[in-house]
Amino acid sequence: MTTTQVNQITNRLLDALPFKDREQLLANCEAIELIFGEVLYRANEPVLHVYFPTGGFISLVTSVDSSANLEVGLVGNEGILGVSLMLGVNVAPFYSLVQGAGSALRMTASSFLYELERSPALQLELKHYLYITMRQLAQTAICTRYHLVEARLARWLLMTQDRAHSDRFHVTHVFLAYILGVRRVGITKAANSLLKKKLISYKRGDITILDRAGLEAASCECYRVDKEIYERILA
Amino acid sequence: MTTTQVNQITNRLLDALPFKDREQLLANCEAIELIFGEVLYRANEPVLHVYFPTGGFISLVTSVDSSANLEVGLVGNEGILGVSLMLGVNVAPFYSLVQGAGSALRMTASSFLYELERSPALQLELKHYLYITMRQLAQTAICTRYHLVEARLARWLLMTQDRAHSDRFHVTHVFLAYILGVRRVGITKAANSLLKKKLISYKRGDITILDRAGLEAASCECYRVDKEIYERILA
DNA sequence: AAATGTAAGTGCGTTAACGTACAGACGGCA
DNA sequence: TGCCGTCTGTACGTTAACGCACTTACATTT
Repeated sequence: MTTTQVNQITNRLLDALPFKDREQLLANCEAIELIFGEVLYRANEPVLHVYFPTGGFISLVTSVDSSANLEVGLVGNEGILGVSLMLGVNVAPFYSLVQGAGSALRMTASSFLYELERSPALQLELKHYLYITMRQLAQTAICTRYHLVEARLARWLLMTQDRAHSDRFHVTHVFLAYILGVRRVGITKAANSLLKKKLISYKRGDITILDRAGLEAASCECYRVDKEIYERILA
Repeated sequence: MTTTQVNQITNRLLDALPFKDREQLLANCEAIELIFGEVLYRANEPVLHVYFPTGGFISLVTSVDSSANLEVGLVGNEGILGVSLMLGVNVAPFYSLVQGAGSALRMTASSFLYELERSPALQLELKHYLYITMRQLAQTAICTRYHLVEARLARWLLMTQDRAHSDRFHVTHVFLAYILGVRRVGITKAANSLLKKKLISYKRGDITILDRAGLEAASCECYRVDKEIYERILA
């Protein structure tokens, strides 16, 4: 995914930590690049590292009936991937796929658990992040049930814009269909509708957000709800 | 909800604790009766108590657009209600409604947090329970998206039978419609189909499971998946 | 025995999304 | 310049579920 990368992007969870805790944590992190399409975890397989995305972002996908898929979460520089380790389970809950190339800080599972033990501030923050994750899972469940594809697409584009830190990113209709759990043609139809309203433009996988406010109006309330919960809990 | 109550039902999470931890915890619990239809939490409002159901059980419901609802969890004697307190948030994530009358053990939020501090065994167990909850939320999301009402109904009946500890319980089509997020008529149709297959019988809200194995076959794989995760993580 | 309220069943047109197939458009590579 | 793979658009019949209205069935109360 080609995103117009803004430099100096850091991770919001790390930024919110007290200086000492952050330094201690950073000392144990390794800066890496997330590659588009890279699979970080497979469901039910071991979690070897946690990731604090700074520039890149990751889709959490769940599957059923060995062919039906659905994105249930999106992790960018507002979050962390692998937080379920702190629940004492080293098995990944979801298939985790790099959706936006970019930088991240990576830590081994064992040093994460060790540092977590040492930093109550990190503990509390990540507990809050877990709570947010739970609520977002429920929000996704009800959104997927009730909202039209067009509104869900608008929501997804907004969430992705936030995490890509750019109003342009690369994603094809086929991929969006996979993420939202609908037919590719369903995406084409919805995307075309947003195009006609001049909210977005796209060409062979390169999407540009033209009118963010308009997109927010076209999206379901779930975008706003998610954001509100995040801000309220992590404030 | 009238369930043929089996005596001596205890809570599986409590049972799994070491003797000392359990005794300590029980000393701070109050035995109460959950009343059918009682609202234990409202979303975004304070959590004053945690509940370990023994006989009764509780639906977790999320809402959107101020009229669309969906059950995202079911808590019986295999679980605990209010576990999100351990994430450092005292605001309820979901509307929590007593769905099956029966006994429970209740603890104030503050003594729960105090006892949690003192019992690493309880901490670990509830962290595992949180992990399970996350996975079940995702399972519900994808199930609601892809599975037919009849299969979802079968799944719900099985989950409820497990938690009611009885093959008979009270629930109307109207209520099921609310829980599964479909029209009442959709439930009538699905229930009628299960009736014709002689898997269940019902009359004015009294449902009886006639053929559990048959119901399992009629349900989607989500019932089995949920159960497997629970057993694997809490074993 | 009648009245009332709740539960469940039926019917009918509507709709969003489905599966499948095919055609056009674009871009990189030979 | 022409080819090929990928991306997007269109078309057509199908389907599960929708909204709404009405009927039938049952149980409790008076």
